[in-house]
Amino acid sequence: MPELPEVETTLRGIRPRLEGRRIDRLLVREPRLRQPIPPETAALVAGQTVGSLSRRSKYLLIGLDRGSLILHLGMSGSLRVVDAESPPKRHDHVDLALSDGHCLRFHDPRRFGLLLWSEDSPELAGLRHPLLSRLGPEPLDAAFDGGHLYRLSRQRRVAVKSFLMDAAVVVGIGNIYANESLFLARIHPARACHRIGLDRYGRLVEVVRAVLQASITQGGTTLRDFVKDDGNPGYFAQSLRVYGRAGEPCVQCGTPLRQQRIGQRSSFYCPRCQH
DNA sequence: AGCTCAACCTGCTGGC
DNA sequence: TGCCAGCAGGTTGAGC
Repeated sequence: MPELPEVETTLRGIRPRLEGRRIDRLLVREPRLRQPIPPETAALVAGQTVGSLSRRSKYLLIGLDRGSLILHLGMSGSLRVVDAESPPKRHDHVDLALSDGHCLRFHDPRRFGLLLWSEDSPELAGLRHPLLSRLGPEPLDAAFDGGHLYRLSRQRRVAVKSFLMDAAVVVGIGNIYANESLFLARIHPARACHRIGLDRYGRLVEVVRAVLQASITQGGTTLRDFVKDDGNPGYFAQSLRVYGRAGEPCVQCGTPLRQQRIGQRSSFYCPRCQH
C-alpha cells in the first residue's frame, strides 16, 4: 500500500488526532516486525506527550518529550485512529493509546513495518539515525534536481529505474511511480543511468514531482477518511498509465505495453515511446 | 564502490 | 472446490 503519497496522506490524516495528546500507553501485541520492537519501548514512551509529526522519506517521525518514535509502514502497513476500546483485528500489531480515549492502531499483515524509539528529536534523528542518515534528498525539495541525478549517475551503470529507486539517490520513489515517471519522461526503464544527459534528467525530475504531487492530491481523495476505513486501492489503478498494464495499448501510441524485470522489480513500459 | 540477490512475511490470484 | 506456484506498493545486508 504505502508509497510516498500514501505515507504523506497518512501523516496529514493522523497529525491533528495526535499532536498535543499524551500517550497513556503503548500496547504491543506483536513485536516481530522487520526489526523487532524492543521490549523496553512501551515503558519509555508511556506518559510522554506528542509534540510534532513529520516525515522523512517513507518514515513517519513522532516527536515526543524526550525523543522520537520512528515508524515505517513497510509493504502492507497502515495506520488508523480508532476508539481505544474497539476490538483489534488480525494483524493489528500495535496500539498507541492516547489520553483522549482514542488510539493510533498499526496494522501490518506482512510485518515489513518498523517501530523504533530514538532519544533524538525528530530533526536530530533525521540526521543521525542509521536508518535515516544516509538518505538522499526528498523528491519535492529543491535539492532534488537534474544536476543531482546527472552527477550521481556518472560513475554508475545500473538501469535508470533502479537508480531512481535507490534511496541514497532520492527517497520516496517506489515501484509504481518509478514506472509512471519514466513513461512520462519517455525514458526506457532499462537504460543505463550514465547514458542519460543533464537535460533529460531535468525533465525526469519535473515529471517525478508532478506525478507525486498529483497522487498526493489523489491519495488524499482516496484515503481522506482512512480514520474510518482503509481507503480504496482500486481507485489509484485508474490513473496509472503503465503500471500493471502489460499487453494493454499505450495511451500515447497504442503499442502494447511490455513488462520486464529490472532489479528484481516488475517494470512496465512502452517499447515505442520510451528509449 | 557498485551491483545482485536473498531475506523478512502474509494474502491474493490464476492455472490446473 | 482445492491445491500450488507466483506475485505484491519496501528495505537491509551479505557476498561478489
